[in-house]
Amino acid sequence: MKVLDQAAHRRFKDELYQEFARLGQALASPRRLEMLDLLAQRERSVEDLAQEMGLSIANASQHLRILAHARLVETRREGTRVYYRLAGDQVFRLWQALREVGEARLAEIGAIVQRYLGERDQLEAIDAAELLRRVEVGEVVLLDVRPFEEYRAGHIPGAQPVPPERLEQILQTLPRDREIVAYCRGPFCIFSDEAVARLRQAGFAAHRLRLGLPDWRVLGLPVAKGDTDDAP
Amino acid sequence: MKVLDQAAHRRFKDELYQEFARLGQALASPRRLEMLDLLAQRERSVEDLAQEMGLSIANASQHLRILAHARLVETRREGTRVYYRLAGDQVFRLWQALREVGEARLAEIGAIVQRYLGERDQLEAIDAAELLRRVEVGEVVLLDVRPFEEYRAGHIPGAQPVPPERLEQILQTLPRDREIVAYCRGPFCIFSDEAVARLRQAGFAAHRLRLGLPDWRVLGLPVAKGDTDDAP
DNA sequence: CACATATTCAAGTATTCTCTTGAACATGAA
DNA sequence: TTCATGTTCAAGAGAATACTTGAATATGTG
Repeated sequence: MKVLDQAAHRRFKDELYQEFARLGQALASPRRLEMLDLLAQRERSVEDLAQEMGLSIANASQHLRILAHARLVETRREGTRVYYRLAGDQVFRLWQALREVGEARLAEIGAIVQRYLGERDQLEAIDAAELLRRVEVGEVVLLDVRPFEEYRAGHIPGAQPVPPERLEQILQTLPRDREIVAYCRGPFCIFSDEAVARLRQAGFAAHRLRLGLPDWRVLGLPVAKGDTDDAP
Repeated sequence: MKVLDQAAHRRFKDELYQEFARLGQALASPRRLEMLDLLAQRERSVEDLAQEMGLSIANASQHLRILAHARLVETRREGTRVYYRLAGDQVFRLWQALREVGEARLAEIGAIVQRYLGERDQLEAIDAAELLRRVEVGEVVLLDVRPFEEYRAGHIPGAQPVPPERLEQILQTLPRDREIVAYCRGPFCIFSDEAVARLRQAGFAAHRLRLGLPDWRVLGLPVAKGDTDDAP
């Protein structure tokens, strides 16, 4: 341990906070936050992400390079494609912390949700272990209403994959005497809102789980992978 | 719950992520992160902060206004002074999450610490409840080596206030047969490093508690307030 | 090898951010 | 009221950022 004079102490702090600020800078763009939110669901290639977000390839690549320099994402090359993924659960927790502060403190966020979505169903109170038990004994039908690729990359055990475009088809196959719970990417993802709205219209007792799959994962709850849960 | 067409869904996401990015932008400046770190210790006036950080008043005020617009800090007026404080523990947790990602993922941060400080003593493993018990029974002497005002605003119960400039004076009063533990603002604060270095040089068995007072607080551990612990 | 595809890099422009300076505003004291 | 103090606001210079376009690079295929 060296003892620092005042000037050195100032330089130390300047350099240190400068590094932390690199992370803040990476979080300072709406595009990059959306990328983090999408990458929390599953890894994706540059083109794939650009397409989903409506960005030019070069622009998407640029944003991803910035996230990579801040070490918030990592890459993997497969042939000619480069797949980006979150650099660990800690990064998701950072995005989660940001999301929670925003939700709790920025009235503007509540206002936007209200303006676009009106009142939303929220299944806040339910205990995760209790939900799992009910799914297991068949009291509750759990639907994963994200795009199928995201289901495949990880889902709540016992959940049934129901990508938005397939909801209509499976309406007939759902039991009318059981509670239906739908979840998707996270608190601000609307797939589950829309699924619940449609299900209720069709006469089902449907609710929305507020948590997304990544939130579920970082709670330490079990996550299943693969195409189907038939062979766990 | 309204159903959104694709364009409305895009607008919804754009507006939403834009708001979250305001928080990221507030975290994107090294100065503002340093401010959050200082405000996590105690509320401070603009001039006071500007002085400690070596900024012009106008510049400090400007940064603080940005933090306030992002609702990360709140203000209180007292006479002609305006005191800024963190807008709740959640905000500290956000800064903590950023700090942890940086610490874990940015090699540059480890390099800076290494370059300025060399190897640091770290009392990681100790259990907080165990520490409190030992302090209570007198096995451990706990020193709060932050500036006195920060001690007064909140400290670990049983800790003795030892602002850096007073360390020399109290050296004689410390028992030589007990372990001494010093803590300060947080993992990157060097007050405790310097205190420990001096104490060891003087022959004491001294260690550094990695946690700062705000970290301690958000763990839900007890925090004492006021000038002294004599009348708890 | 030439060719196609996915990604990255480089340069340019418009915008935004930081810090400075000096003026304006708010509060309390004389 | 006038004055002093602490804070905020407004304008401007210089640096950094976001997005576009087009070229360069890397990998796999015929």
